[in-house]
Amino acid sequence: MGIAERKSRQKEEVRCSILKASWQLVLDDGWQALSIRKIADAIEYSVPVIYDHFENKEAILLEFTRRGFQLLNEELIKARDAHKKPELQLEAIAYAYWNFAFKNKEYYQLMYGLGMPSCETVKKIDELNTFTELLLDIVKQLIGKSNHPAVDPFLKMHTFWSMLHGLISINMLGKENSRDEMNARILKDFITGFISGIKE
Amino acid sequence: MGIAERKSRQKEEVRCSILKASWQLVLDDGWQALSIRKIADAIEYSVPVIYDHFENKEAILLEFTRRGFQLLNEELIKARDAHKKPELQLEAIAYAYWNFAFKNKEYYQLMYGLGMPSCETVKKIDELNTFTELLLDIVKQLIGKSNHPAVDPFLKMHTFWSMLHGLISINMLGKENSRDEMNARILKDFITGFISGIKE
DNA sequence: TTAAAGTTCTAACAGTGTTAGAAAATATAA
DNA sequence: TTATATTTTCTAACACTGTTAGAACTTTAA
Repeated sequence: MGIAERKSRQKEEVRCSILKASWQLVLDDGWQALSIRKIADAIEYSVPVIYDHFENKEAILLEFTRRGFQLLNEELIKARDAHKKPELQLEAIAYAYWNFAFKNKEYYQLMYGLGMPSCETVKKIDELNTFTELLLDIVKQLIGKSNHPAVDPFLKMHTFWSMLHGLISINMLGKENSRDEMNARILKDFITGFISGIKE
Repeated sequence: MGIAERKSRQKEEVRCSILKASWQLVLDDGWQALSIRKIADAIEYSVPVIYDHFENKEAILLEFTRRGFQLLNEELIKARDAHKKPELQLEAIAYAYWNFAFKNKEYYQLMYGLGMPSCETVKKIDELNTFTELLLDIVKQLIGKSNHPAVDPFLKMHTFWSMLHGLISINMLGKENSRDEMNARILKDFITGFISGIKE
């Protein structure tokens, strides 16, 4: 009999509605304003129901963190696959990473704990972000083509990632007075500098 | 009569004890655990007394944010004044900035809202950080000495700052398994890359 | 129809920032 | 010194937060 199936389907629907409602609340008022009670209100269930689907609030945030990294990863793969040369791949990835961050501020802020309490979540970055491997691979190719084959690819990859994150997070703080033109130049400056720094 | 003086002196003492107690609480358990009631307990006053000295909790955080930027600024000036050549000054500043961040994690996290709710505070970075001018000045000198005098110093300064922040904040998340050796190499790699990128 | 199982709720606990208004301590004036 | 005014301090609440125990209701199985 399909009763169990129907039940698990309904359960999945509630879980889904929790995430959907949460996301809407976040879009409306940011992560700070997200609360269990507001979610319960939105899905028209009582508060404890939420705890039947998620161990706690942190688990909900973790789910979105996972989705964020998943989405970012897909974007980066797409960007890479649009080119053949590692230089162009790296450039495309940098732009894709940048665009992801600003088109999905909520995700990015959650993923890296920018201006919000998500300490425990953040420590799981190591497990969740798979794009470091993707990046590492391209950097290795770049180094292989360069005049300095002794350069540590992991170090370079980490530098690339860190700097890109820095550019983004500094620009994400404050100043609504968008200096998009400058941001674009900074990003371009960074990419060419980084690549020529490897090629020499 | 010195009654008014005594009173304002006592008031100042209470204000000071609030900040002192707050800082100890933060050192013990982090910004997340700081609460008005805990502060009140620590200074042996009732809760509303705190609101006679600070408009709200945010104002307390803002005070620490100010102190953080003040301290950082002093460190950077010290680092700069230890050298004459702009290349060495910039290098010293990068190290000083890095050291400040890791020797004063609490300050740095508050200043840049890493893993904590300090949105409103963070937007005041523009007003509080004075080291961008300091940095800009050195970058200008560097560019003046270089083969590319057309390079935008503000852009380069911003890049320097952003990347340094990225290196720090990525390394501040997670991984207690300190890879200090690698961090040192990344930092060195970044500095030499940045300077040679200007000089060309 | 009754017993068991599963679901959903109300109501609470302990914590948070914040504040109105009573109480106590102090300073001023008679 | 005593009475009034002022300032300081506190109690107690409000409106939130995450979380959970246990009652109530619904559904399933015998």
